[in-house]
Amino acid sequence: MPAPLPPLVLNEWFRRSARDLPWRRPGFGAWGILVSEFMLQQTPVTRVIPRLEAWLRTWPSPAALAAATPADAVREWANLGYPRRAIWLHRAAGEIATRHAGRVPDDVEHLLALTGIGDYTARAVAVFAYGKREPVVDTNTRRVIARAVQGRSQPGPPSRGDLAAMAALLPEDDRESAVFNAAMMELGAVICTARAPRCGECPLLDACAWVGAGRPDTGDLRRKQARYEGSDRQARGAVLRALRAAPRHEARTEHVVPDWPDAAQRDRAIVSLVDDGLIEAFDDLIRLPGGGPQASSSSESSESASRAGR
DNA sequence: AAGACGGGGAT
DNA sequence: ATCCCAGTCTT
Repeated sequence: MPAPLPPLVLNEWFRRSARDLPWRRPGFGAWGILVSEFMLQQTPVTRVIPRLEAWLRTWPSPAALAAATPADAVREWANLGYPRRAIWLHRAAGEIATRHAGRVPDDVEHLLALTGIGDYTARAVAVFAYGKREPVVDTNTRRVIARAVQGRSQPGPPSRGDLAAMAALLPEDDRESAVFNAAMMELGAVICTARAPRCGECPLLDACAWVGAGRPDTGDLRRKQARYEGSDRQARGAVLRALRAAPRHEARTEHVVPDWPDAAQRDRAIVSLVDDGLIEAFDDLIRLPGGGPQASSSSESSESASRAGR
């Protein structure tokens, strides 16, 4: 029976040793934080920082991004991965401009209603940009709770219960609860890491249920990621990479990644990219969306038929 | 509840 | 070769 988790000990550690990250600078702003959270969805911090700073120089406000074309957004997204996020962020900027007068909303409900924003990002913005008292749960938080509280070596698959588990740990004070959210993520990122946790440097060592139990291997219930090599995802990535590099960001369909080993797979990738709004196609030409004259002819195939709020 | 969806760095 | 990364959306 371990001691209960001491949030203020963790907060003290965070205030002493947190990394200096751009979105933690005072006055970074809700828009900068929102953009950073989009980019940080499944992309490591070190890869995000340079792209974030370039993005915010180009589009310092939601209205600025909303006025750009989707092609501009996809191009600036560069190689961050999951490029649908660039389209979603562009859409969210338009929604903020029209529905919220250009101000990033400060409550979870309105944030959740924006395209591309889920449980994590909505609460991260509410907490880190506006100081709300809400549980923020990401992969780091889930791992720290699994170990320090539940005594497991790895977290189970994500579930709604994660939110309640984090809510139960939050300090009452708004300010401390916001710091605690950031501190749990920081601890998971730099000390309580997935592969080789540095328990010797952990401020929660004395309270950790997993350490108290002798660091047992409790198994890994998470689902395994599909193979990337040879996948449709790789084909999509190759097509998009080629278009980002092409003159006027367009190309003849049969000349895009001409050496791709599976032509049918490449064509499938093109169809799905059109469906996602990441490219547009007419005749035998494909290009980044909204990047030139006479936009769209067959772009809206099966999308928008099923997209509703939760 | 399970799959799709990038791409690069670490082990 | 596999794992991991401040997730979200669709079925």
